[in-house]
Amino acid sequence: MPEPATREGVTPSDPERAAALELVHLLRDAALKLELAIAEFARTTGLHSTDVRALVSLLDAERAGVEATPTWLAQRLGMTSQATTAVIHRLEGAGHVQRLGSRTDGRSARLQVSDSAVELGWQFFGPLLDRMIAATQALDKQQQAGARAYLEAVTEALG
Amino acid sequence: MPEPATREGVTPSDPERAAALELVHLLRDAALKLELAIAEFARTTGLHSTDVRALVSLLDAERAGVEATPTWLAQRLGMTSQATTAVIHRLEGAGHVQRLGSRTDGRSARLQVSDSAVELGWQFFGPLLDRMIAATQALDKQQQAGARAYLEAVTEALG
DNA sequence: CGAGAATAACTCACTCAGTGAGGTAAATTG
DNA sequence: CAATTTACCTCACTGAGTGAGTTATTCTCG
Repeated sequence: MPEPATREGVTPSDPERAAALELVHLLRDAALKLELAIAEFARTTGLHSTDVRALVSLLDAERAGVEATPTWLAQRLGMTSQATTAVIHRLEGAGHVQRLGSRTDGRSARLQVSDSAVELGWQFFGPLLDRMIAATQALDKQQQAGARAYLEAVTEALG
Repeated sequence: MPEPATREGVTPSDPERAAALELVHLLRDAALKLELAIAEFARTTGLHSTDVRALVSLLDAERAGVEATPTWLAQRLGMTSQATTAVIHRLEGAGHVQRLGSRTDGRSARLQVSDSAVELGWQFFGPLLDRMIAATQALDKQQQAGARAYLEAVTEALG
């Protein structure tokens, strides 16, 4: 293996820091691959990447018991409310989400992912998820606990 | 904390699988936050998210000692070659990359990130990276090793 | 070697996702 | 109960990304 042509100054030779940096690179690589999987799902279903990311976020909200509103979704996606309105209309037109009026706030809306969208996502992401879960379960409990501690710490640092 | 309103059938009650699923969710959350950080960097620098992702990929290539060509970048970003050409032209115009002719293939080009772009990225991502590294170093060696094993296994499963 | 296929990168015309400006209706405030 | 804020929306526009097609270089193999 050839010595990588590293740029001066970027990687000070501190072995502990280098190990931590390597974990960051691994994390970024995993994030990139997740993003590519989403893009591929979008292509095969005729949706757009943003639409898929929105669906995923809506399912996250459902799982966490949070009421998903258009404004909440806009913040989560880092987009303007107008763009989010367009996303919701696209998803609504495709029958992937339903817009239910909020019972507590007449201005707001409650977004619910349809069963068909869940089914569709399951067909595509199911095998991928199974591979990820199998890879995880191949590790011992201690490794899994370490991974969990790392992900929690890093997510906190990213917040 | 209220009991989350989980959808039927999505989460079969297998504690080992549930633990693995939770790691997947943590990973996705971290990936989402990385993406938002990139989007914010893009906004503050007047670039676009794609441009930033391209820069990051080019730096990855440099670090790994891989020759970065437009085609390589297109595959890495999951985009067409035309869109990638546009990205490169934008970055070239902003002085963030240089296009050097490949010495082995007259058709191809070698992309190199300029020092100014590295400096710019360092200013923005430096503090974030420092927080991530500090969070990592707060863990003990065993946890870090577990995190590394997990990320490597999961990246493999995503490939 | 040299014709044909494959590959790397590009230009052009077009589409439509996302933004800025601005509007309506419901909730909150003093 | 007017004034303000909040939630969501429509409209007009910009420009990132795509499909079609081009040029130039490299590879393949009779």
